[in-house]
Amino acid sequence: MAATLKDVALAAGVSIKTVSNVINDYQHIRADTKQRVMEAIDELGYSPNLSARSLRSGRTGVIGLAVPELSLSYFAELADAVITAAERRGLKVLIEQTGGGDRARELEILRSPRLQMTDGLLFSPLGMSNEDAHYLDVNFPLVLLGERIFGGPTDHVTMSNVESARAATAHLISKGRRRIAVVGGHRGEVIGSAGLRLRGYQQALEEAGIPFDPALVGHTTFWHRANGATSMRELLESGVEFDAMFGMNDTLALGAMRVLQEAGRRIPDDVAVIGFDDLDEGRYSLPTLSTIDPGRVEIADTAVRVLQERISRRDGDTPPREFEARYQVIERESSALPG
Amino acid sequence: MAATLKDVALAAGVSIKTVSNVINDYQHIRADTKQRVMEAIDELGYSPNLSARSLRSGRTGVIGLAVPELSLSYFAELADAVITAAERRGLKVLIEQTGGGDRARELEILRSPRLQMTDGLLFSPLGMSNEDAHYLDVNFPLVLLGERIFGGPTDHVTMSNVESARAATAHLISKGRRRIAVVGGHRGEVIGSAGLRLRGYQQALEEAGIPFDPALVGHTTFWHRANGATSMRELLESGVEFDAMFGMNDTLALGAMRVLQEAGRRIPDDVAVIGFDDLDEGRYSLPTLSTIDPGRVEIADTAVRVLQERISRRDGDTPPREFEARYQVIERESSALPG
DNA sequence: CGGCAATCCTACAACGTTGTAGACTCGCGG
DNA sequence: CCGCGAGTCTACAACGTTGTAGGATTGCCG
Repeated sequence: MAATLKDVALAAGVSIKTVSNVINDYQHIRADTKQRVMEAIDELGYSPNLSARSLRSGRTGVIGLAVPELSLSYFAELADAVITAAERRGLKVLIEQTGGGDRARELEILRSPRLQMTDGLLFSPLGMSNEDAHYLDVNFPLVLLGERIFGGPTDHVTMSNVESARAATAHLISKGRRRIAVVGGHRGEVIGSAGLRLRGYQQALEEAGIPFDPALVGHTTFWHRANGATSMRELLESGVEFDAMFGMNDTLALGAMRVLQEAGRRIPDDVAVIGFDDLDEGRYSLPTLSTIDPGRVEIADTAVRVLQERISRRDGDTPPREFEARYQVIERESSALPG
Repeated sequence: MAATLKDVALAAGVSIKTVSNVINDYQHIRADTKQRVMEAIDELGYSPNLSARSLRSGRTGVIGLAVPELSLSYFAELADAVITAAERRGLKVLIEQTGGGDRARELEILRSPRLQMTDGLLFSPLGMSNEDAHYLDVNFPLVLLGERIFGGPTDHVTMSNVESARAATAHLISKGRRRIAVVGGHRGEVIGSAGLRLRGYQQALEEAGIPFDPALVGHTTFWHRANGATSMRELLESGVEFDAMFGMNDTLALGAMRVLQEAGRRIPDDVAVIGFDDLDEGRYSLPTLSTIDPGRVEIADTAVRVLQERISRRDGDTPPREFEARYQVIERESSALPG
């Protein structure tokens, strides 16, 4: 079986505590004993039992990341960034999938005892709404991601949804467009990605003195490619005129672009398009997709940092903080027109 | 902080072992004591400390999954399937990223302190090659995924690379195509996804009596969208003629399609295209992408099942087994021609 | 009614680690 | 020469759980 401190201690002729001290870089150890211990460790191929260590210390060195589905590119890229950020800080990441917006499963995650293998949780809900905020008041370190809940009882790392959506819309306006369709609206939503981004869209219109036309907003339940396609088909059938489109995320935009092209609309000539998320995919679509980089890497870094602070300080009393990542408009072919 | 067995035992007026027995569904417990214990558990909000449990039992209930990067859609979808399969079996998944084909990092994962808190590892290398097979001979349960190493010392779950690539090529041939370009070749590779799929391609040509023309094979180091684009650009510049293209994966195929369209080639009319992987993305590209479904879900299910068997049986002696998932040709618009 | 098995429960000892308290050496100043 | 602090090491007791062995209590059979 695997060697333990005891075995190493025996081999090196010291107490187990001394071995433990060597491993934990305790200051006052004679150079020669230290070396003897190191040799014994190498020889036996010892490595510490992390279950025992975390039983003793109360820490596992693992954080949980709960996202809807890794098949959704945005969450896959987020998970990538989180794992990378965590690794830099010596943490491992255990990933849970809550399903695409399944509120019940999301609540279950918050209750589940299984999370005990982790020191804290990065939680990105999709089905919960602001009324569920009190469920976030749990007794373990929790950092909230995403735009479903604001003003909750925990730290929160989010995008600048309103501002960046306004910038995206303003970008289309700066290209001379005035009839800007939207794909991905959620009826009646005020916060949540859809609500916030629609607000940004409206703000940009207002600033440009363009009246808001509800007929230009396509609604979808989910934000998959298929929904973007369907929504665009509906817009086209409705006969409403438009010379630009803002996709609430890249996946929607790509699905919608596909339908536009089938319908014979040229992009960007007939319809200028911008998405949201800066997925790798948009870099190689035809045409390449203009988009908003929502600062995914910054979000992941901040979230992991803040969670780690909460874990190590154990300060349940510091009031919850809110962080907004910096965004960036990325112009590609789908909106490249003489400004 | 959190309640322990001791607290519950005190509250219920029984010994801690009895509480433990209730939790573990031990047979011989009087109904009324059981109920008293349950009530105490509910009241105190007790949930078992998993570190202690796994120190005692030697199991953590967590498996590791090491993949190159989650940003690569294939691995994101694989991770999704693995997490889903693991959950069905009561296991959690800790994900480790090795970087896109970084052999040194892959080897390090195998050496790393028992991969921290996991009972076993699903390992999908990209940089290691068959000569590294002996590194897989580790003292923890390990199941190998992917096509980099065959005949190694561990269980191995893989795609039917040769057969399915042959089927993909045969599909193009059945559409009347005879000059079939390939994107994604690795020079000199015999096994590995590129080597195997190229072999399948050649077999299909041979069966159809079409001579193999090396000029039709585009080489790339990586399999990202950009590589597909670059490779296709090179093929076009080389002036070689072709009426079909087999992308060694969907990402390559999509990148290459993009370049073909820019160059004015119609798909599928001028060039019929098929990819490999059945990524969600290909369902919404323009045109939609024909592809091979390599049986990703089956691979994940099998891998998790086999790993769990190795973990629970602890039978280091059963000889390593090899599993091949069933594939399927999926015809979409990019190769839809009168057969 | 004695005895024996089945049932129900408990005390104790691990699992491998680290914090605490303290023992034993030095070297040095008083 | 003693005392003292710094340096080096050790013994012991936890962390929360479960396996083992065995002590009570019951039911049932002869």
